[in-house]
Amino acid sequence: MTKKRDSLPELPTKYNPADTEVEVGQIWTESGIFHADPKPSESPSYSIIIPPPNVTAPLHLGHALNNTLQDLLIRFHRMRGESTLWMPGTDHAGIATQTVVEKRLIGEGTSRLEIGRDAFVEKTQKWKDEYEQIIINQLLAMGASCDFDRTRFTMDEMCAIAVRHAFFILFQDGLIYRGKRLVNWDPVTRTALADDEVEMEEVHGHMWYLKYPLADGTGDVVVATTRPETMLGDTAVAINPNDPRAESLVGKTVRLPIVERLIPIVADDHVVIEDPESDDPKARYASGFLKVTPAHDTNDWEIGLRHDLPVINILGPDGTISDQHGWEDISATAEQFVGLTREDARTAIVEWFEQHDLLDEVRPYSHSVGHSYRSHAPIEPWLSDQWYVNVTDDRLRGSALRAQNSEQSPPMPEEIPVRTDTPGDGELNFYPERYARTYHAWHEGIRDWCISRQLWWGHQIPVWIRVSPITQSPVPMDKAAIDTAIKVNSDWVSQGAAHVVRKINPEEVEEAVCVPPESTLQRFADKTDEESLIDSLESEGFTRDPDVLDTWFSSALWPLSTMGWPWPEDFPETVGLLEKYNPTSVLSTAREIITLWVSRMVMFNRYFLGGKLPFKDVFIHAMVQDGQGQKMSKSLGNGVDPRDIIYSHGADAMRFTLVQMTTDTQDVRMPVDMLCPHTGEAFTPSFITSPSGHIVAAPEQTSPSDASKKMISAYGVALGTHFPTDEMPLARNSSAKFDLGRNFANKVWNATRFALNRVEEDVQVHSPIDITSRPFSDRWIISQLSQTITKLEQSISTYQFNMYADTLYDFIWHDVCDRYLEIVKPTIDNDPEQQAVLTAVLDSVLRIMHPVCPFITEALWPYVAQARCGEIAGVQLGKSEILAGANWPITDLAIGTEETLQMFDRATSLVTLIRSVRAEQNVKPKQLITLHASDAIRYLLSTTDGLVEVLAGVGEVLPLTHDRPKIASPLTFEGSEVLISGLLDTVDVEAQQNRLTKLVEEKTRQIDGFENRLSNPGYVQNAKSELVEETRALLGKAKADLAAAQDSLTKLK
RNA sequence: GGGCUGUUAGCUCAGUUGGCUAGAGCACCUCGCUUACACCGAGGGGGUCGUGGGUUCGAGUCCCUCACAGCCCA
Repeated sequence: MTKKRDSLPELPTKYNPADTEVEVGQIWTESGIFHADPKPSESPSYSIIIPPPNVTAPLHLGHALNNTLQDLLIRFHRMRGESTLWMPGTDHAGIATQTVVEKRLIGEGTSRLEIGRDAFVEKTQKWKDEYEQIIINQLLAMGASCDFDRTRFTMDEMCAIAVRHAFFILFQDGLIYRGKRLVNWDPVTRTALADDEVEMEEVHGHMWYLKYPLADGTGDVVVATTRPETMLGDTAVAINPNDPRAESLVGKTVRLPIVERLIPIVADDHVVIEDPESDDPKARYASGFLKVTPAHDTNDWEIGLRHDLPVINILGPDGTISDQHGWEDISATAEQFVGLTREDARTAIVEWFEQHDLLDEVRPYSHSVGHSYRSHAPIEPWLSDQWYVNVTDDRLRGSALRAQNSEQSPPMPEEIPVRTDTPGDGELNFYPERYARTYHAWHEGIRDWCISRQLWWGHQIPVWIRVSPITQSPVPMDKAAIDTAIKVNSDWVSQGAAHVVRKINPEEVEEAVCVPPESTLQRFADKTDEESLIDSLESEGFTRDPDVLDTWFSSALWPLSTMGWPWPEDFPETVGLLEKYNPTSVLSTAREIITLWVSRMVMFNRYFLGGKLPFKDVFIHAMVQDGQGQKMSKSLGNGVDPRDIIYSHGADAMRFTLVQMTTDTQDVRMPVDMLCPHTGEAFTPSFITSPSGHIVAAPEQTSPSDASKKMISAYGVALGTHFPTDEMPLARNSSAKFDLGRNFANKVWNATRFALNRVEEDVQVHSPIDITSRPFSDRWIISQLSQTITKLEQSISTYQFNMYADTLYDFIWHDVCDRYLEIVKPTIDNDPEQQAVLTAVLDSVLRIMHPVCPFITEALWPYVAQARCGEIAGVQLGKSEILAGANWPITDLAIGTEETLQMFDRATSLVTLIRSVRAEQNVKPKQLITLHASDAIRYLLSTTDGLVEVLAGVGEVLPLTHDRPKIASPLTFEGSEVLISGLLDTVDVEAQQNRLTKLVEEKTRQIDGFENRLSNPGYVQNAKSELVEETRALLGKAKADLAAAQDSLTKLK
């Protein structure tokens, strides 16, 4: 068969990623090779669900890292012949997306409230469409081999049905309830937040000491507070029962200033006793008296429950002082504060106390204050009705804890039932292992999960509510305690809904009816359609809860919802996915996600699928920091868009470098450069310190070579103060770190070019080559390949990604290019079998490199496939049109012999010695030299088939005789002298002496070390015998080397 | 406040049951445009492994102290 080499264009001398990436991407898309086939088959399955990125913004380098690792795993397993699914998609990110869209609206001169809910949702939908497309395009540009036909969005129909169904089941099973509690309230976005959406920040504030007069006029008590404005809602003053003053004061009444409310002094253990000497700052700053504001502090809420105190809410949802949300005893004096913001009220109230001589003291005080992770506004504990998932129930929390592999996790809390044979118990593993403890600790302290959000963007809660007088309660509730909820068996239930009644105050009950999705209703015995059910509910006075669900509620269902749960038959393309791909193989994600997402997916997947885990392994990847060691973030503008790196270095270079950086140690610094849009140069930007104390790129930057030309930085854009223009464009980012990957890609490109030039077009070796019959270099490279493949497989199975990259780099650059290609140069032109070996090696190189660098390898694939001219027995390299669908190379283990590899090491160390003498004396590369060596060394030279001669430029090898050549350089190898002649006309004797003297010193030092060790009886007795033997051998070798070097030195004189 | 991680060459990082002379890439120095590659090749210099202690025949590796940096959770 003749080859059609000329049908492919000639390869340029440099690899230019932009020339090939788009085309290669199209080849993959057209091939449909990434589409998962859930049909039952013999091949094992391997699946990953992508952690769905937020649609708020384009992906950054952290996503690029995570997605590269997932793609590496998926491509590797696909090549191994496994049935793979990589499920892509995006997350609606309720509060985050709502925030960015609201910002945009404000910029347009309008607002969410002005345009209304429907128009707002429509606007947000448009935003989502825009960013979803950007994100998918970024994934494509990175080479992610996702099953894009199955791309999901957490709010699309399939996911929405899953959310509705899950909510319904949990509601029905009593795992979702509504309650009036203190929530973390964000007054800026005006919504409740879950505990883990609150970030603690150190705030430098004050401790104010306020005097509260006793009602009987016998004096006053001084309360210490960091939030004086909340005093309007005080309903008690508490003192520790062990405080000596307690006895005389407890039971007395205080007249609350401004409000004139009479409030009791109560005894409570929670109060910290003042102690100016204490190590605890709380005790140092305490006055011994605590103002109790149950409506505005979680600890006070608990104290209020213990002492049955009234709860008086003095704030509105926007965080201003309000008498409209439960504050009824407002006094004339207090009215002046109504309508003030929290901050203004604080100033005004402190002023009032000062004017009335009731401000005892003010001291500076630092403490932690919760802030919204989205708006960054201080969180207000606020009393409101919210929905909760009862995650502390054993069916959820217990199940999440039992999922852990017992070898990784600490002992479970006593109240948790032990692991059983239930599917999923004990099967969850973390990599690196230490994160198993993070996961465990989170579940130990977990509290019920607040899932309602007062937002417009998200899954609206599928519950219809009606408040009725207690006399009309469907079940008698008059004797029940407040907040008691009871399941009701009503008409609604017989139609397929779930119905709960809750006592909300002594006079009223609240009925809640949860309506499942239409597809669930249709499977109910007494079919009703959703629309008529809702119509009849609404005609009976029920209204739908306007709130939406926490985004993480839908994310928690991701492994289920994307695979068609609960009714895959309604979406034919999803039939079989759950059975085949859930549990998925691994979840790759970031540290903070362990609490937000991993835990919840485990709980839900197990609850809804009979204990099955959503994934068996959790891999926690590194965090990418900037050059200053700061986390990359959008607000600092120090995040890098992967498209910038693809532009400057190419997708493969980016991927390779990211993989190479992914070590167990986690955090990686990435010094970021800028690319001047005027000249294309990379430069280090000038930095400033931001108001938050971070070191960031100055908003305005100057071109490095032309001071008249300016540009703006991503930080400038993030600030909102700078906008790109033609004169001052936005500078792209880059980083010299990616040079590593770019150079590597170019190396492979050129190695392939070399081979294509040296392999003849019409050559074909017909029968498989017996590698043992081939010259040493061919045997060696195949041995080395075989060993490399094993190492790569090991690194994948233990998630040691940097080891994969380093192993590849070492093999391809050093073994294939520096050694093998150099060795074969003199022989390959006339040796068809060697041409076949070389092309087989290159073919394998493309295969093992493909999972990390898919573009360049796929681009080179047709060239190498065409150049192949023979098979090697024991090396399986199946034919494939597309590399992405080719098999992972399999080599017969017998091929890689340890002896071959050792012999190679010996030969190349001799090469290095000779080269170093050549370099020392500036011998021209083309000049061949003569080697005078012992029989043993000449034997090594002959059994390695001329390898040393080629690599070291040796023309002739002679035995060592008594007649030393007059002009010769001695070197020491394996305990004997080797002479090199024919270097130059004269030899720099001094240089020789220096080198040998250095060697003598080094060997003497080594010998001292070995002898010390061996003369230590403890070592000889305790160390493993083979280790002691090895040391003796090393000592012997070092002594022989020393003697040889000394001998050479003497003869040189 | 609790937990975790890091501190190894000028820089960015490897070094997985304690054991050969502590490695890589970049940067640096010398030489070389040798028809695959200057995004290259050959050679070279550079580290008392953060501090102080301990365990051990032996510690970059295990234990404790401290310092600094960072992350997660309250």
